[in-house]
Amino acid sequence: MRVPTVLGAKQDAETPAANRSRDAASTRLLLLKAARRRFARHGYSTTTVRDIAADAGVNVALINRYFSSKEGLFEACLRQVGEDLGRPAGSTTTIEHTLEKMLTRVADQPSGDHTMQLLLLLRSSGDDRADQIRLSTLRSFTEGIATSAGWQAGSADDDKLLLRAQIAMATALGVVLLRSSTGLEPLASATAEDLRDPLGEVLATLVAPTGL
Amino acid sequence: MRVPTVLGAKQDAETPAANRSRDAASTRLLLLKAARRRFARHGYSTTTVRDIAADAGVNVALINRYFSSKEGLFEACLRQVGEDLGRPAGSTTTIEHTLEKMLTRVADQPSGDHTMQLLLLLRSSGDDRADQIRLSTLRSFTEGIATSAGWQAGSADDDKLLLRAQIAMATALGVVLLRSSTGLEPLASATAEDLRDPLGEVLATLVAPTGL
DNA sequence: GCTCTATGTAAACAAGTGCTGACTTAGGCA
DNA sequence: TGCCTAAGTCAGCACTTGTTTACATAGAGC
Repeated sequence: MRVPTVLGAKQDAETPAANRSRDAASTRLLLLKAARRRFARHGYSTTTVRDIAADAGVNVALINRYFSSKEGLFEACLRQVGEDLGRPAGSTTTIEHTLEKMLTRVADQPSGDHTMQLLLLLRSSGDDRADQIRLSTLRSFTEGIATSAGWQAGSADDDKLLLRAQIAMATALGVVLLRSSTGLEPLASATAEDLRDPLGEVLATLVAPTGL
Repeated sequence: MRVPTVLGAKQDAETPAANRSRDAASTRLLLLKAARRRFARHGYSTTTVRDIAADAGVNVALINRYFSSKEGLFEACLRQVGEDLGRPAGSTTTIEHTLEKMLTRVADQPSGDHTMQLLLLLRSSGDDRADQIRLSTLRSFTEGIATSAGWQAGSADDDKLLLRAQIAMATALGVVLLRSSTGLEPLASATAEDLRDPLGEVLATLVAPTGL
C-alpha cells in the first residue's frame, strides 16, 4: 500500500530509503539531511562518507556523483544553512523580533534542526572555500542583528555595536554547543522556558538600544 | 655554548628539540604542549599523531610509549586543563574576582595558552572516559562561578543560578571559539579592552548577585 | 516489446591512519 | 673501560579513508 515518493517528501532519518525509486532529487535531499546531522554533531573529519550514506540509506558512491566530493557535500550543507539563516536580515525587523527569533532557535531541542544548523556554523573542514561560506554567513547574520539594533555599516565607532552583536551570536552558539555536545546539567536539558529569562537578559544587555 | 636542557625548561614550539638529550620528562612535556595546540585548534580526529610528533620535534612512536595511545595523549591534555582551571573554585573568592579572571582568560590572544585550554574543553574524541573528564571539568568550573555568586549546591530553585553560570561559561567559550576558529571581524581581532565592557556586562547580568 | 539513459550498485585502489616490534644509541655506573 | 638500561629510531602492518571505475537495472519514449 506504499505510494510512490514524491519529490521533497519528508523522510525520517530513521527509515531512510523506505519507498524511493530512482529519484535523484530525493536522494540528494536524503544525503544533505543526513550529512548535516553528522557534520553538525561530530564535525567534518570525524564523520565518514560511509556513515552519511548509511544514515541516508543510499550507496556511498552517490555522494561523489551528486556532490563531487565529501568536501562538496559539506559546502552544500553550509550553503543551505546560509540560505535558511540569511533571510531575517534587514532593518525592517524590530530588534525584539530578531532577538525573539534567536531565542527560539537556541532553545530548540538539542537534536532539532535549528540546533544542527547553528552547530554547522562552528564546524570546519579546513577547506578555504567552505570556511569562506561559513564566514560570510556568520557575517551577514551578525550584521542583521546589529542592523535591527540600529547599526549602520561604516559609521565609525558603531563598530562597537557590531562587536556586541557578534558576542550575542557567540553566546547563542556557545549555549547550543554546550547543550548538545556535553551533557552539562542543568543546561543540557533546560527547557525553552528555563532559558528564556537569562538568555533574554543577556541579548538585551548586549544589543537592545535602550541598554546602551 | 648550549647548556643541557633542565627538566621542565621552556621550549618554544617553533624550535622544538633543539637542545634536549634523552630527557623523558621533557619530551613528555613537548608532546603535551604540541598536542594541546593541535587538538584545541583542529579537533581530535583532524590532528594526526605524526603532526603532533613533528610539532614537538619528536619521534612518533614516543606518543605510544608515554601515553599508550593518541586517545591517552588527548586525555592527558584534558586532565592538565582540568587541573589548571580547577583551582579557582571555592566560596572564598569574590564574584568580582571570578569574573575578572574569566575576562582575562577570554580576552587572551586567540593563539595564547589560555585560549587553547578553553578550546580543548569543546573538543571531543568520542571516547567515553575523555568525555567524562571534560564534563567534570566543565561542571566544577561552572559550579565555581555559581558558588562565588552565592550558589549553594542542593538548594532547590537555585538551580537557576547554576544554569546562569553555565550560560556565562557558554558565552566565554563561544567568544573564544568564534574568535579563534573563524575570522569574524571585529570580534577576531578585538583587544582585551574592546571586549571588557560588553563581556563584563553580560557576565554581570548573568551571575552578579545584585543583578538578580 | 525494445532501447537508451539516468540512477543505483559493487568492488577495488591509493593514500593515509594509529600502532607495534625489533633495532640502535646515549649516558650513568661499577 | 665496558656493560646495561632507558630513550629514541625505523620500517612496516593492519586497517580505514575518499574516490573511481566498470557494471546492473529501472523506467520513460518510441
